[in-house]
Amino acid sequence: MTTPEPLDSTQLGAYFALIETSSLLRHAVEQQLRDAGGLSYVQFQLLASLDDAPGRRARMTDLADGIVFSRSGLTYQAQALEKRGLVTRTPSADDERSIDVALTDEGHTTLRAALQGHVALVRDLFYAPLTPDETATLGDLLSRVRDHMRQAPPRSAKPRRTTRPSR
Amino acid sequence: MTTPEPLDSTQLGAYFALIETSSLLRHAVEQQLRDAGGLSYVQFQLLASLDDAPGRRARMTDLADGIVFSRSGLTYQAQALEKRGLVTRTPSADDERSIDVALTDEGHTTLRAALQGHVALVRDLFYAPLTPDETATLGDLLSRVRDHMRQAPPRSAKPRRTTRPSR
DNA sequence: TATTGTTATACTCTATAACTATA
DNA sequence: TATAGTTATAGAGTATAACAATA
Repeated sequence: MTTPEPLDSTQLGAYFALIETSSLLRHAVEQQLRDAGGLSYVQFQLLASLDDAPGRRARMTDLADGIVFSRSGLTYQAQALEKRGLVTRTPSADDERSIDVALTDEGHTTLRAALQGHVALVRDLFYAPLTPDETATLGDLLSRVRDHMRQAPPRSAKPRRTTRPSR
Repeated sequence: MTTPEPLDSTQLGAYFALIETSSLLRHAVEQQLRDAGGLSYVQFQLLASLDDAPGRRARMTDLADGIVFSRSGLTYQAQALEKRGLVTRTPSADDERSIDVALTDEGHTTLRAALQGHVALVRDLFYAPLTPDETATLGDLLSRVRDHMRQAPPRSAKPRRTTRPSR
């Protein structure tokens, strides 16, 4: 086993900047969400996904996609949201194995309230130091990396798909 | 309380791309580190910081900076690393309140081994879809955001500094 | 008094594997 | 047989507050 070709400093810089930027942002945002509506970031993402979905409802599996990495993790969060009345869960009409998750009015209200401070914070922390052009460039580059990772085959090729299929 | 000025779609796109990119990358990297050396990402970062530090040692507080958000969290991780013999902790000579954390040879070896697959993975997932120029641009933009966030005053101005001071 | 670090404690979240039920 | 989801369980990590010791 030989020494790996080292990354050059430009590459390393970009990697570390990504890690620290997202870590700082995530931490700040989680705190805000917790203070505002008692939501974890994952819960916030789930509510936001539902809000975007047609009819403000989605199957558990479709909801999981892109947010959570295990089935049981989704069940855990969905139950928590249901307990708080932010979401309802009903067996799906067409496929009786499935569960439809739907945003309640209270869920919608809670989301809107959380979004208030959320948007303000993201604006202050993330967009403030960038020009509109730069924001667009950054978004474009990150989107390409994201798309590449979405389709990247896990190196230690896991045979079966779990919660996180094609998309 | 009025509706916040909504973010436009370019801004939203950049934000979501950042969140999902970092989430996917982080998840993949954590799995690799776990498989390779039984390290969590935080532990990996701590070892890497020590490896960079002069004399491969640092005070607890300085080590925490940029990696961990609470004092007790650092103690927890440092103890875990010490238990595995990857790190030693000795009272500091000059300031007897401080603890010097030093990388052991085994810690260094473990880090190198983990770095092997780590670099390969980051290259495959993160750099592969970008040209060198684009990588540089991305790193530059993210660095600016990071620097801005480092000095950003918490909106709900916390009076006291905790683990995470100026830098 | 302020700072460094630890401890106790409680909590949140995640993942794995075994399981049920439907397709 | 494969898929959708749940449950039990166990483990890792985090944060807060109270604490001891040094500056």
